[in-house]
Amino acid sequence: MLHLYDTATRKVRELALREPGKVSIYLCGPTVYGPPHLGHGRATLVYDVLRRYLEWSGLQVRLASNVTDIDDSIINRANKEGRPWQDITTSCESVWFEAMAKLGVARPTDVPHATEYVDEMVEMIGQLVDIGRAYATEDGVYLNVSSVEDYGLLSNQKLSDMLEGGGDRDVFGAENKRSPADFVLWKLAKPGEPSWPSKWGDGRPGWHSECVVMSLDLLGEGFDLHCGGMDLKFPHHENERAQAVALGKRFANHWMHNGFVVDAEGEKMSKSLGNVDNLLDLMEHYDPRAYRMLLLQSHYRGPVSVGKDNIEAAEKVLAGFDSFAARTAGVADATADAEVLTKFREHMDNDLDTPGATALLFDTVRRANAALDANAPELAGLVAAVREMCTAFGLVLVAAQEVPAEIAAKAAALDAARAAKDFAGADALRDELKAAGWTVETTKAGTTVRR
RNA sequence: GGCGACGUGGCCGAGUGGCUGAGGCAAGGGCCUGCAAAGCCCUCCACAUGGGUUCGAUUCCCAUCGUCGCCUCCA
Repeated sequence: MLHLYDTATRKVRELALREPGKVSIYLCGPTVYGPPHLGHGRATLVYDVLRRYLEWSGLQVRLASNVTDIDDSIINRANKEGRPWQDITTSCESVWFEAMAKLGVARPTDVPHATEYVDEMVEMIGQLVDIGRAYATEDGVYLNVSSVEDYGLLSNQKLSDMLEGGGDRDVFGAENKRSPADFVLWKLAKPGEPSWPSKWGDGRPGWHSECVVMSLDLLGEGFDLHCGGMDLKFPHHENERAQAVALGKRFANHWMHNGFVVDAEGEKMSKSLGNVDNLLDLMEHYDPRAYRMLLLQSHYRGPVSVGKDNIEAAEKVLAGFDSFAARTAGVADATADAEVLTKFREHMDNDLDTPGATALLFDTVRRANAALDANAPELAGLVAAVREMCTAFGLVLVAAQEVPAEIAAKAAALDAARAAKDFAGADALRDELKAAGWTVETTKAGTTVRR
């Protein structure tokens, strides 16, 4: 069974399932106010691989991932551009899911929106106020953090230490809160801002409430796994958890966080810094699968730098894999080599050791290629194992594309020239095909072209 | 100030108290090929620095240097 590092206990431990055969996962999704950046891409890819691996393992995965469609960033952009905030959220959301589809990230089983859960949030905040864990001020409702027993568990910080910290960002409601650590649950609307009714006044929910309400609603108490980027650990996840704890609810059983994407200088890629290399650009310039490949070769918890060299190397890997897929396209499905799959599971179950699993994939591809060359009996089992691993990774290999008739004709002409020992003619045809962007592979069986 | 991550060969990137040490990309050599491509085989071989523990450390401990993250609305 899968063992994963758990942020709350700071240990790698078995992912215990509340219900045998079923996994419930909550993944913090995007705030839809701009194009997805590389960090979003990493997070979704990491959890897509997790999901596919679990499904491949025969588990039924329920993956709920929210869309935050009400937030200050959205309002700010709407004001700046003078258009309705819903314009921003709907267009950004479709851009998001188009990008995810292009990346090969499967759509979550549930995609709740914050705006669909405002009533439930108001209800929950009301309960927190009623039990004295939250309080209203002139500008909103805040959670009394000091009332939460083990606040700081996820971030591994003591409340007192955090209070001494010197964060230099603006803190909403700083002047009204009882304690600087308290965070806002409900923000009263200023004139012209989108708002929903509540007994404290019209307003909108604070960021951390939606995930509590939605995860508990869709997945129920004590769901299996809560995921997100490392930067969400604090404050977001800490504050989600604080609300659940304050309510006396069992929240996530296991917490998983993926590492940052860093730039060439090793600094975090951050949308708040504005140095976004966005995901759309990346996918426009490179094979979208290359990002997945690159991430598979690194461990999800470590930082990863995404750069030209990296991505191009990943593309070359894919070229080799595609070539493999093409030359083994005719190999019929068979029972996968059991030894390979056992090793594969060992790697993956060990805190999602995709680098090790990837090394195994390379090794298996190499062995299968050798088996193909040697016409050896183990071929089918190895090819099947490669196909299985790719499925578990969500990696789609491209065996062959549509080849236009004129290109196919040239390939045939090339073979004819070779057969006639007209090598100059054959070379000329090959150069033409290559110039047109095709990879030309000539084997005993004839010439094939791929893009 | 508090908490944390990291420093591995040309590049990327795993991992481990010792049989010598993934993998990928790049490079070089070979097989195959009319020549290529693809594939296969081989080569190149590292653990920031200084101490310490140890029979033995890249791996454990300490220190130093360097890089980075978080400390209340960033995946």
